[in-house]
Amino acid sequence: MDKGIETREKILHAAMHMVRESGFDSLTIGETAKQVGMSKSGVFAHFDSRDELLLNVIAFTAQDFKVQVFDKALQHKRGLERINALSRYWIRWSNQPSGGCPFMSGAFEFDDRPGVIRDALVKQEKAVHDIWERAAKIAVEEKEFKAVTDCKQFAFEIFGNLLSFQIYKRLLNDVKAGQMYNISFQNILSRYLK
Amino acid sequence: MDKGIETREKILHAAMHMVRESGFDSLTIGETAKQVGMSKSGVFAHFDSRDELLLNVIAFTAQDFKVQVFDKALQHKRGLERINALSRYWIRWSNQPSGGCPFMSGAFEFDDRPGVIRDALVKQEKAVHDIWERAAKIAVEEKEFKAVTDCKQFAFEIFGNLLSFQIYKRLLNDVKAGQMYNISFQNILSRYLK
DNA sequence: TGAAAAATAGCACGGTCGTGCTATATTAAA
DNA sequence: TTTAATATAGCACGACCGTGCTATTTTTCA
Repeated sequence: MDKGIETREKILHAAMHMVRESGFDSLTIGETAKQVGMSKSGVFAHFDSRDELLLNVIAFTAQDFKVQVFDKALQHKRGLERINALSRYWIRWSNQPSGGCPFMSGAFEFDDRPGVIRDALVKQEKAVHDIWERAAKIAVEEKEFKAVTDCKQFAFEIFGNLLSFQIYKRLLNDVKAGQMYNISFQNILSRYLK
Repeated sequence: MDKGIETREKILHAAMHMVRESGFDSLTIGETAKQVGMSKSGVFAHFDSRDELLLNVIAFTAQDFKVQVFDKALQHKRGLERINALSRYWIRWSNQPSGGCPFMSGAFEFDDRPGVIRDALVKQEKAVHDIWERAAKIAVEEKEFKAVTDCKQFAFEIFGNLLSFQIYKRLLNDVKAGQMYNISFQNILSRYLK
């Protein structure tokens, strides 16, 4: 009883890459099946509905994010060093050749469309926000950030910077995108550093 | 020969509102027809393809943005005052009850999908960037911004701030979204003000 | 008012969608 | 190796998609 979860993994892996290219909305059972060389009903049998497939893809992608960004950053020293690591890994993850960050496009696609998909995206987005807020809190504890730091505000600003980077880099193909991101990142940091 | 452009306007108006709710991707000729009480082929006759409809909706929405944001801001005094006005009108336009800013969701939906739609979105996004860059340049001329101001960098940061606001307000329903936007806006400004 | 032109509706086509149902092939357990 | 469980394929259905074609209604203009 091993084959099942193995192909299931294969399906989710392929779906994740498709979602990175075209967003959650345009993920299709048929196209997913084609990508993994299966029949439509073969794929369908693993997830009892399209929503269920989408939810699993979201969870699968969130797990990938956790491994590639959060867990890696945890290996760095608490405080500023970890914040810098988070930024680097986050940029790398959001900007792979295979496609951008599906959670960003998803956030805008589903912000006005209630349902289980939106709920799952909200949960993930909040989790990412919390990562940054806690990282700032640790930097305060380590006395690298000012004691009066509004950690939520910090996360808000960091978030906007990456969003802007995505637009300038992926949509506008602006060669200065990375440079502008770094400058803005340092500007934000400088307001909170002691 | 007046009726034609009149209903055409009516169609575009309805389509714009639909696009604000669900994004460009999910705009459908059939659903648009239903909204304006016409037959599918009646709507189709006005635009010879779905892409053509989408392009017209983009142009129509861009014009609405120009009137509601850009033209209104132009009535304010050059420099910092106009920049503040731009921010207010932009926030208002991006956050109407009828739906958010379709260009933001569109930017993420189409950043990996080449074609005429993406091209049109790039053009609009660049236009908005230029508005901010020029506004900064004027503030420099008026000697309100520092002479060394990197106006492009300024636009990049302003952009990110609004993107973050959209996420926190529309997706996360964070009551502090507006407040965080304002703080961040002032923080950005303070770096460029003389 | 009548004729020409334009706007709109009706209908059909092939395609894809999600989703059930049934049969076959593959795997796991005895 | 036989049997039971599981995984996968095949097929059909209704719904909606974009898009052509043809009729009909509505508007415009001489």
